[in-house]
Amino acid sequence: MTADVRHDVTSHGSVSERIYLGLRQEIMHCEIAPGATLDAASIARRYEVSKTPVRDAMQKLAADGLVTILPRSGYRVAPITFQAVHEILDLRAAIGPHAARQAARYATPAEIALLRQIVSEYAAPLDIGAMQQVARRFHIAIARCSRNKRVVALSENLFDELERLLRFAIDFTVKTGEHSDEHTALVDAIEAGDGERAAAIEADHIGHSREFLIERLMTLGYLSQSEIQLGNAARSGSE
Amino acid sequence: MTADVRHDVTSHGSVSERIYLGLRQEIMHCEIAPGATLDAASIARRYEVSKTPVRDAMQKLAADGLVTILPRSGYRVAPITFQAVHEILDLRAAIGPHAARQAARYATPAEIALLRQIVSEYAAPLDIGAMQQVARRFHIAIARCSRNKRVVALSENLFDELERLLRFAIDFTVKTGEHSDEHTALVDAIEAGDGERAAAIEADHIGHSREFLIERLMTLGYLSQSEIQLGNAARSGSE
DNA sequence: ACGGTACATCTGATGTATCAATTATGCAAT
DNA sequence: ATTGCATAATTGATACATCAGATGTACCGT
Repeated sequence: MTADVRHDVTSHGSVSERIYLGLRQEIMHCEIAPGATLDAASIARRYEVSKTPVRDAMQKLAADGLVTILPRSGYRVAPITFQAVHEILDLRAAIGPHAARQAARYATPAEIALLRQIVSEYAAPLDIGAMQQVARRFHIAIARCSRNKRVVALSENLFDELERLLRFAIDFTVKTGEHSDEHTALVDAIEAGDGERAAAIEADHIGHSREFLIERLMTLGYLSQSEIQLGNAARSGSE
Repeated sequence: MTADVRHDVTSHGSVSERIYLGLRQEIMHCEIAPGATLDAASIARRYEVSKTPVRDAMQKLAADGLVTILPRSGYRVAPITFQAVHEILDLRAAIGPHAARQAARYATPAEIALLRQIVSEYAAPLDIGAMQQVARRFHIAIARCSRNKRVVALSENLFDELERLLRFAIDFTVKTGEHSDEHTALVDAIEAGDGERAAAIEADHIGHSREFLIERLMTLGYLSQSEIQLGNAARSGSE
């Protein structure tokens, strides 16, 4: 799910929290169109609250990179661009291997057992959404092994954003199973304490999925060269 | 300086912006003690504004990782812990080499000229603070060459945070000059388009400064094992 | 008559003042 | 000394006011 508790600090039952999670959900599921421009008043009406918690929520969403704040003008949900997909995949390519390397240093037997348990879930037949969730949990679990909370938070953020960005691109995209081997090899390397091998496997893995996704986006016509905006619908958040 | 325009969106002359920059400055310079707990009302009085823009500023500071929000209780400026230093250096170790690698792919002659120009500034005699600023500009310039805005923003953030965290640890710490060679070699590798060499040099470089800083922190007694809090003074932000 | 500029209007973000809800604190009683 | 309650202090939310920016209109120049 989108909102598995999220952030450390942000989980008290306040109004602004509710707005934040609600908007986040809508934006992530593209129920609010990418590139759409929002206004605080209509959202406040829609959620039956005042504008302040909406502003709070917008600040948090802006921190997550899901909306940009146009000063004195309005809020705009982040459009879907090839550039954004590229940047996120690029960052994952930087962080993933590093996390794997560190995981090889720090992972405890219990954590490795958890990793194996997650990998085993690939055995079951999965639809594309469920598989993404498993992959997400797997990589986040590795990030956790790196003993670096910032890496964990950053990874979660990247996964979330990527999920939204690819919402239009991944409809079927089955390609199950074959990851399972890579993942098993990765856990093996981590368990063996071989950081370089772990990093290499993860780098390969990310490289593969990067190529796959970009090719997929191209065949779907979402990008001929680069810098193509996907969503521009102007549904201003009324109902 | 701390506030070289900063962020993209955040540079209109609003009140909340003023508060944000002001508090940011104070926190970065440790004029507000790490670990101190703030209250919105006194800050609002101090800046002669109402509480709402203060809240806004706090949200942004929280997004920057400089303060944590204790729900219904208050705001706390991030304490200085060895863990934080470790995590930031670790993240830099992941991102720096990657940025260097990508810079080798994308850097234009103009950008390379800029890099050389920055390196040349090391020739002049510098105090420790000025040298840090030069180093910062150098690494940010490389990040820019990676064509990844997120990498740039993240790098800026890490440098800012690290600067604050090390404020107590770096008083004299001259060690000028010798970096210059490493940096020249790095630019050479980038210009030659040799991404792997560039990444390796940057990795080494970060590794060195990491060892240096950690050793320094230990000799200064700031960490015997780990998880040592530096600042705990309870100066609640009165005037 | 058409295009452009200046002005007025209008929308919506930003800021202030007040209120409510919640948490922290201190005192007392066991 | 510890637990419980009552009080005080502070965040979080609401309603209202203000101000800046965008849009539309009218007027002027060509």
